Amino acid sequence: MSNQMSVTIKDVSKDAKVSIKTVSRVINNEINVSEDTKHKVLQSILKLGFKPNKNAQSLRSKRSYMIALLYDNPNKHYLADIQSGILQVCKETGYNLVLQECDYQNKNLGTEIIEFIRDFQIDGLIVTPPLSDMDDLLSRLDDAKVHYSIIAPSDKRTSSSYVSSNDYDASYAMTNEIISKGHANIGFIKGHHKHSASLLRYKGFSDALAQKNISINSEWVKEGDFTFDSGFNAGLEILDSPLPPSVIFASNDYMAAGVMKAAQMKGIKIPSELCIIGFDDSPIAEQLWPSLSTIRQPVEEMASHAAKILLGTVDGLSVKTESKEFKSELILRESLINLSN
Amino acid sequence: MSNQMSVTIKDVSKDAKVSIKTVSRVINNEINVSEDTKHKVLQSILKLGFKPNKNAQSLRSKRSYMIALLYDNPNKHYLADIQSGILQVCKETGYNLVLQECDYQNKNLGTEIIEFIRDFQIDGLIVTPPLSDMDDLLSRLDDAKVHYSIIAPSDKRTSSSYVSSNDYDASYAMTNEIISKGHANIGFIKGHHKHSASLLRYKGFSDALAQKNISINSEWVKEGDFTFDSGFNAGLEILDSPLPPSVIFASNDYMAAGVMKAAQMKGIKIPSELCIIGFDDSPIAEQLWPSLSTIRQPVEEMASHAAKILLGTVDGLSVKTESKEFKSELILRESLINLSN
DNA sequence: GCTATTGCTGATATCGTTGTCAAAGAACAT
DNA sequence: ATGTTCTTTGACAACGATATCAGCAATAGC
Repeated sequence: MSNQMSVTIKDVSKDAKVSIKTVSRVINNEINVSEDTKHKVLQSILKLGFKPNKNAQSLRSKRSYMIALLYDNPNKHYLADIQSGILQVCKETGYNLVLQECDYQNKNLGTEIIEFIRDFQIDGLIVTPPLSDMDDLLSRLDDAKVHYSIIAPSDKRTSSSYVSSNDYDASYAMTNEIISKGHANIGFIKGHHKHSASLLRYKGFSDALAQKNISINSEWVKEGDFTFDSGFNAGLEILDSPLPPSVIFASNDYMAAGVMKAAQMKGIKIPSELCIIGFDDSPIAEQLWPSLSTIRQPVEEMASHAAKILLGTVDGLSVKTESKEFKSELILRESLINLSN
Repeated sequence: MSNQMSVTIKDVSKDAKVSIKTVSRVINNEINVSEDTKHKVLQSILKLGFKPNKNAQSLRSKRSYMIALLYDNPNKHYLADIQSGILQVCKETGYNLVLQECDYQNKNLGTEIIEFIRDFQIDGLIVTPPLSDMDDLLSRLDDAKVHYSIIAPSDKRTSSSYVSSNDYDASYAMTNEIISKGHANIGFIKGHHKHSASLLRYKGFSDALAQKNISINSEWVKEGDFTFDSGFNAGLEILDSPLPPSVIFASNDYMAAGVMKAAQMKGIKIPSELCIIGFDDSPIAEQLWPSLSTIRQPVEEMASHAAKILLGTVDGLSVKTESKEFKSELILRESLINLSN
């Protein structure tokens, strides 16, 4: 049982009648310790309730047992899911997560992050969109030999590990679903062009239309920035066009919610007069009425996986986890129905 | 300009031709350093780009320059606001924030948290609801002499510092606002009984009614747990009662959103047939149609303040920040109108 | 004038680990 | 028997900061 004063490796070594170095060996699972002494030491550790002092370990070994999450994303649910995915892995492995909010427009970002890492000896980074698309930042990190893993990068670079989702395929599939319900007049709200996902989602949409020889009306295509307000404004514009579409497909659920509000304010009935599609399956998708058809990505799992990749490379020992693409799932709810007329 | 290898206090002492202790004195702003040497040392620090190694500092001084956020709250927006409020202060003061997700039902919580603090030498905690209402946990922390500051505690304990909001007053004021619009049949959805805010919000409501001699119909009062679903279910039940109220006041916006969906599914028109009131001014309040009347709390500021309080007690030197109650603000939007009939 | 106090400074121990290196003994090859 | 290698172990330095304590001037007090 642990006492008030903390137990050190020295106490353990005394108790087990071995040198402190041997205790250290046992703690770090080094080879070349006989089963016998290992057992003795483990007994003493248990008996005394010894826990290695992280700061001393960090100081000597230049490792902090902390990883940082880099983000600059207005979508708080997304961020929360990312966080809890990472935290699960952290809990298992004894690492800790430090938050680092960034401004992707900050010209000094690379320098600041590298300084932050050096300052706190952060062992690795998890980089989320849109930072994951900033190639200059990533190459700065490479130069500084910083370990990191990327969530949803633009190009699936082989240099570093990443997790990604099949945005293109999902968007393509959803568009086909819309077409199969008889719709041909389809609007689209793109996301912020700084996010690589924006392009992929739009490309999936436009390719699906092209493949069915349905032309795109450019009046029905707007660019938002993934916020509710941008969706609302884009929705108003599209719905003000002389011949509005029967479906609007937004690149995320918040923008879709904005479209829904815009339509409702104009007295347009959903889904009979206008169908709305979102992306991400945020909680709001189910909370709206009518509920949003959307695309679910396993964000939390992706984040867990990213953390596993990172810790795999940081902890030289443990099993290396590979980069992986996660599959999305179409969620069909009330906001999409067959074309009525 | 800093080099590849990191600069230590030793390098500075050599460059400034003083002892390492003197450099340490300058870094820590200790008294009894002559202006002259102080200047010399600061010059060298600047010239060499010296930054103290946090781990070495932590090891020696038993401080980690990290604080942790304790939470167990399903409301991700709330959490995100709390986080960014704290992070602002952290950024200014050079501290870092570590996340610690808790399970308030975990019987071992106190022990685990104290171990975590000892392990990482965490300098202090910020405790959020509903953990801030667990007196046994807080007294465990007191016993272990852990620094912490509390957000929205149940009773305004004098023992430790806290920030709070005037939930009672806000709820009272909103109820009066409702009454002034001619309503007398008012339903209420309470929050989770583990949160002290739940009681305060309900009490503000019931006191306001009592003061105007309006009786409460117990069929119109339900308990939720601050989630959308619980609000949805409570809404269905209340609206199923033989004579439903003309207003439903929910203890947060998510439950209010649940009520709204329940009403819309039943074909009840909002606000003409049913007014809905929320609490918190979450983003969803404005995103719904009609938009929710609600109560805004300065959550981010409260969190900043809590961080300042904490760091004030941790850093013995800096100015002590006092406990404070923050004022809420009524936000009147489309979902509340004068009683029509 | 002589001691007491105060202000400033530095040598060295220290925090609790891991890293280096050498030594002792066992195992193996010649 | 002897040399070579491998396994296991420990003494001690090192990481980069802060803490202790002592020393030396300079000033104050009598």
